[in-house]
Amino acid sequence: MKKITIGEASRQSGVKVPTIRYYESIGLLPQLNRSEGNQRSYEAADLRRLAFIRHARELGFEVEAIRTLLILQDDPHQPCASADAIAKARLVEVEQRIRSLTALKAELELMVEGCGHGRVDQCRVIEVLADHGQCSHAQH
Amino acid sequence: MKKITIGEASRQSGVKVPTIRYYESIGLLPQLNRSEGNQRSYEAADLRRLAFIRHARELGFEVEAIRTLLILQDDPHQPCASADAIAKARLVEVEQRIRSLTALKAELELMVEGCGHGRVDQCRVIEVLADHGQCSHAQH
DNA sequence: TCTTGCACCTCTAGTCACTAGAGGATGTAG
DNA sequence: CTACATCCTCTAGTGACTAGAGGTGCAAGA
Repeated sequence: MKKITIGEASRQSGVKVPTIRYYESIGLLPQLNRSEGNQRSYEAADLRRLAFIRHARELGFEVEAIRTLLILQDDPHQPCASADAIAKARLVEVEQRIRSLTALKAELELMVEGCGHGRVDQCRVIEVLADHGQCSHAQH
Repeated sequence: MKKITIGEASRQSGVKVPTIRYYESIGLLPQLNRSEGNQRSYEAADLRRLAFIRHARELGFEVEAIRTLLILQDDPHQPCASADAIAKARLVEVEQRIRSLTALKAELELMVEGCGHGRVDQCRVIEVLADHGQCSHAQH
């Protein structure tokens, strides 16, 4: 097995070098073998773990959720109800966030359309910000 | 004019007391008159400014953007191109975020549906996380 | 062999927009 | 006058990194 340096691991996983060290420091990655010169040396399993973490972060899972998911992954005989619950909770969050952002989008569009590109005292952007009552969707 | 305390200002604006003090410390709110006992005393104009800030934060504007918007609001004769640009930039951000979250939502739905509620080694949630290649939308 | 220069190491501090808590002063109602 | 809520300042903590200082290791070219 050839030595994979942290730089190479970074390139292969798309996770930045300081971030990899950070993940190790908070215990998402195990303490690794070090080469003679105290440099970290990665193996294929470490790279898979890193890819897992990266993918989960991209999907918006928090580090604590990822920690739980990794424990589950490490023990394939456990029931997967926890993993399912974590994913479902994340789905609910995402749906809520989309609804909220969609309302914001409508608000911002009204603001931008209403701007006559004149002076501040006729600007709907400023005006709407100053008066929440002018919002069509009051859900924010 | 009656004295409005920070607690009253908090109740009327919906901004928490420590957050109001924080806004003052970073210069979004002016240094205020203090009563004899060194307590902050707010006036109607301060409450309007606070409402402006709160609304802008709810719409997701960053503090630095709000700082600019407040400067514009303070000088109504300026052209409003800056305000317009800030709002447009925010709109683009929001649209991008919605697209991204919609892709995530699809991914999470597949994961959750695919979970057979058995053991981890058959769980699609874990499986998909471990292998980005299984994602239908690769845009994350 | 030497040296150049990049990649690696650890550690601390900074980011954003707050939030929590300690420890003490003030104001108000009974 | 005594509770007790509210106010004050200050420091430190949050999450998930990111930036920088100051130093070591290593591989390749002269």
